[in-house]
Amino acid sequence: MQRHGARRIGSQIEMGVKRSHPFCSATSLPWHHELSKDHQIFRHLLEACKLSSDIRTATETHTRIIRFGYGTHPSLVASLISAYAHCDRLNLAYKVVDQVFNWTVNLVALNKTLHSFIKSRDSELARKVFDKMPDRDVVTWNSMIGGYVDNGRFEEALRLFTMMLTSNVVPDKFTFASVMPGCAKLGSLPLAQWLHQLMIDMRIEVNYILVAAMIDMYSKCGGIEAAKSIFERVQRDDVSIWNSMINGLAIHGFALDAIAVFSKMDFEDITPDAITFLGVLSACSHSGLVKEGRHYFNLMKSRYSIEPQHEHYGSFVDLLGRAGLLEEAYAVITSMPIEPDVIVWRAYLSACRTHKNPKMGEVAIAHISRLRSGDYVLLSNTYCSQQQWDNAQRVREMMKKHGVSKKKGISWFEWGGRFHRFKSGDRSHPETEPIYKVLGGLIERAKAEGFVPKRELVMMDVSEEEKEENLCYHSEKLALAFGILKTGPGTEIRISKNLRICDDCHNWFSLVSRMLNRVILVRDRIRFHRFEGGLCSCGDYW
DNA sequence: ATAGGGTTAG
Repeated sequence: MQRHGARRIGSQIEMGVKRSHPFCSATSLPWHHELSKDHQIFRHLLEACKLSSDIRTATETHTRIIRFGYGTHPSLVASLISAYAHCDRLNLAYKVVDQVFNWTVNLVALNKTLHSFIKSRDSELARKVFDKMPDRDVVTWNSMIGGYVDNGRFEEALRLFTMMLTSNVVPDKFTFASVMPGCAKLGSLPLAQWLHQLMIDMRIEVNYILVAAMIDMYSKCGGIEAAKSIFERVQRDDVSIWNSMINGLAIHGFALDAIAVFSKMDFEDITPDAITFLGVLSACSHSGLVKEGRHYFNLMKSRYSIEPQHEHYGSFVDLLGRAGLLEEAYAVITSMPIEPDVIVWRAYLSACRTHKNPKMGEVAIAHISRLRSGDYVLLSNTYCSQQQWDNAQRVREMMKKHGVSKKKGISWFEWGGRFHRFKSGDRSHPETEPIYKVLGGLIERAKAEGFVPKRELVMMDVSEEEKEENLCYHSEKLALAFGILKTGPGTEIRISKNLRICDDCHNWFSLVSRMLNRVILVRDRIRFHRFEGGLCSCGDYW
């Protein structure tokens, strides 16, 4: 079988060299020896192909390697795969794997190979390589888990992590540094606590990377108290630890605390960096602290000599725009020393939507070259906010013409160790009947309390979660109903959503928190909302 | 050979 595979690859690249079967002689060579000095040239050649994405030279080199009988040398195989993967020829890379895996004994080379597949962002193929590996050490597991996290496959990463725990390989600090960001993305507090406890039980030596990751994880999982207490207890000798804390406070809407932490850096002799300021600016932005935001934006350059990057300008424009200072925001954009990019224009576009200015929204749109679904949605919503239905219709047609579809809104609630996901108007959950019954009851009660759905949003055909059923069955409402169904009175309900919570749902959640006298914590795409007694921690400013 | 914090909009 392997011979057949070898011939297939060979025939693509041999270019007339057909004297002997390349792999026959290859297998008998002693691969535990280092590559001879003469043959090191192949490695350098492949390295060059990789850097210049030169697939032609790569295949030619491959041919030569086979001809010289080095077709299965672990170090060359790793280089070949890495070069192919880099040239976006994963199929060729995988063929090499298929042919030589059983001969290759050098685990370091195998791990390098796996890494090539992971870096090429095809986690399915990487997993196939992982499964094929005759031997796996801690690096193997760590790479694969990290690969899943990098590719947004967080649950898969956690699943692999639990598999690792039952294997004969013991997790190390690298494992946790990979798995914690995955947990942060999922937003599961129970998982975060479990990982934390595991690290203690396994006596993982914590360094600043792990501390920063842990503070970040707790913050993003809604455990801001735990994040704060860790921050208080540890040695805070690296800026990333401070960044995690500042950003954590920012996403929970504790802008003043974030600023307080920032001020404390001075006393502990930690110099803020570009990321610190992103955290501080976003804290100000989401709490409407315009004056403070301006101050810190200027401070980064004047005192710390940090030149603001696109992200900083984006955040600053967001801060001004959110507060309704559209003209000042525009002036900032036009006087930027660097070319404004889509980040900045999208922030501005969003402000135009918030403050119902379709005219300037069009200006922003004109500066965004490759429009994404969200851009159309924003523009259309801006028109709708001014009752310009014709224009909104035009945008809708543009979307259709360009084959752009809206990004699906998904909300989830963790229950029984599983993530129960809901789409808008979803009826696929096994407990759909009781969920809709709970939701229906709540809607009735809300109506009785005088709750009026936002007409503006109902009218919008391009609303992000538009459905025949209208906004009553938005994903976050379904997730909430499920949470109410599953938990006892008085307990806090935590919900996550991949988009921003919609205006109508935000009002409705406030009301429900008062009606049921329960705390509801919603993590949307960029921040937390804590509803209690009819009020939200964001102060309806988001 | 594997690791952290930020990254517009909806």
